[in-house]
Amino acid sequence: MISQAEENYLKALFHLTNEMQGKIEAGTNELAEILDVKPATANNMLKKLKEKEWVSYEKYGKITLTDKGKSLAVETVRKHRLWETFLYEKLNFTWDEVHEVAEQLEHIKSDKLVQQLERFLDFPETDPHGDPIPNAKGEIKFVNRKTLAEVEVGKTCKLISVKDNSSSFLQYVVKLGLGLSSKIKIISRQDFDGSMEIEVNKVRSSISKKVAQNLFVV
Amino acid sequence: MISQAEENYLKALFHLTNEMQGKIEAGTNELAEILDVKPATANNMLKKLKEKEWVSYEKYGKITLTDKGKSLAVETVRKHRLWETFLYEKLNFTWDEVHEVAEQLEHIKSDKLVQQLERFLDFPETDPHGDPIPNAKGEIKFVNRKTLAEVEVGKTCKLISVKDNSSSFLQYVVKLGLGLSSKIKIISRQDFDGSMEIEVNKVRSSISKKVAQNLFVV
DNA sequence: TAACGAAGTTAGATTAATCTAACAAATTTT
DNA sequence: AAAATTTGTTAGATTAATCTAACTTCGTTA
Repeated sequence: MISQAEENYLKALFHLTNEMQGKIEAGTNELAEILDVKPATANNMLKKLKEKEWVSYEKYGKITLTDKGKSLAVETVRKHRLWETFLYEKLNFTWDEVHEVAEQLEHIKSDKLVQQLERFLDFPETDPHGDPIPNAKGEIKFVNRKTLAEVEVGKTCKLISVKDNSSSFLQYVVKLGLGLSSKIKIISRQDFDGSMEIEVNKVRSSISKKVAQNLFVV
Repeated sequence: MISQAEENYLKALFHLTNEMQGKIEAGTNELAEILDVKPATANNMLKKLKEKEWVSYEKYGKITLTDKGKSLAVETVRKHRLWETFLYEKLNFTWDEVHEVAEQLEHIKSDKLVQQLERFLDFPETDPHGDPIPNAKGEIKFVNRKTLAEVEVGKTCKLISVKDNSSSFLQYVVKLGLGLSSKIKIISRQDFDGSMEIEVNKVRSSISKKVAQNLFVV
């Protein structure tokens, strides 16, 4: 049996390693940080996860998920994203509201539930943030994404997902008039700080480089 | 903040008191029994619930829910029954599969979720077992039910709910050819033990008095 | 390369929910 | 009403997940 806390640790490790481009191992402190616990707590849990053979790591070494650990993590990510899709498409939740509730729903234990939920949603490929939903075998369809910061001046692109899923960031994005599939035209860019002028639905706004780097477009 | 365990205790107390006809107070042992914990554990939790003013009880006395406790309990019952309805109607769960998963789902914390789920299901009045679903104000529409054991020989009645929601009992009921809305004709009854011969879809079976007392009909 | 700061670990305490074993009160039976 | 049975309580231990404070190791930089 896997506990909710254990699922959260595995999921966090998955995000830190397999899902981050160019990273394959994680450290105790960064793990603790994204889970909002103290390093001592993460270290303590890591021992249990190692005991269960869901992570491999040695004292003072780096952490990686084992195959079993990764597959458990992917299953949790799959549930999270299916629930987000359900909330967004069927229950009128907004973009920025889905994450918090999905964090709870992802821990419900029932294979039939997940399988039927997926069928009910008609086998969606991405969640409301544009992130890919793993299939029942744990396979994840790779989505080729670049950030808004990389788009050339004058071009128009489509918003497909965001890197930062925090409620505050999503609310800020909504305030810019942006949503999934929004068309964004790049009007100009400042060389000295990378900030840019964009146009969405004929409305112009200025956004910082940091923000642009958190918006995935295609 | 209320914990899952606390919600379970309040819900159990609600079932034992307000929802049982002719009972308004409960004892430590029976509470422990339906929660499948030891009396010592229930006693320990009772102290916390009293502290939070969700139950009123004195040492060696009987337990009753306060108004606040009852309203928390009803909210949990509401969520449980809405989720059961969702699983049954939208996700192809069978009668006997819904309970276990709803036990988990009922603890998800989100007012919007419950409100939207209810709308999505088109404001159902009863769950798949025929039990009434409390509305958003906590009001419960009373359903006048008698048990199969009370029906006269020769009469035909309709199954609307079951008292025992355990998976094993529900599976037994299904094996008798019974489901929600099944028409049941009483063929005969044995005086000495109350067992009865019934006919469902032209198939006759014999059931014990105990079983008949767990089937609500109208 | 020595030392400093960052990263990681350990020991011990805390909290919630549970258990067992022993005890106390209340109720029922004889 | 005394004894027996049932019901309820207490004390103390356990487990999982967390914390703080002190300590150790690693890696970088002066």
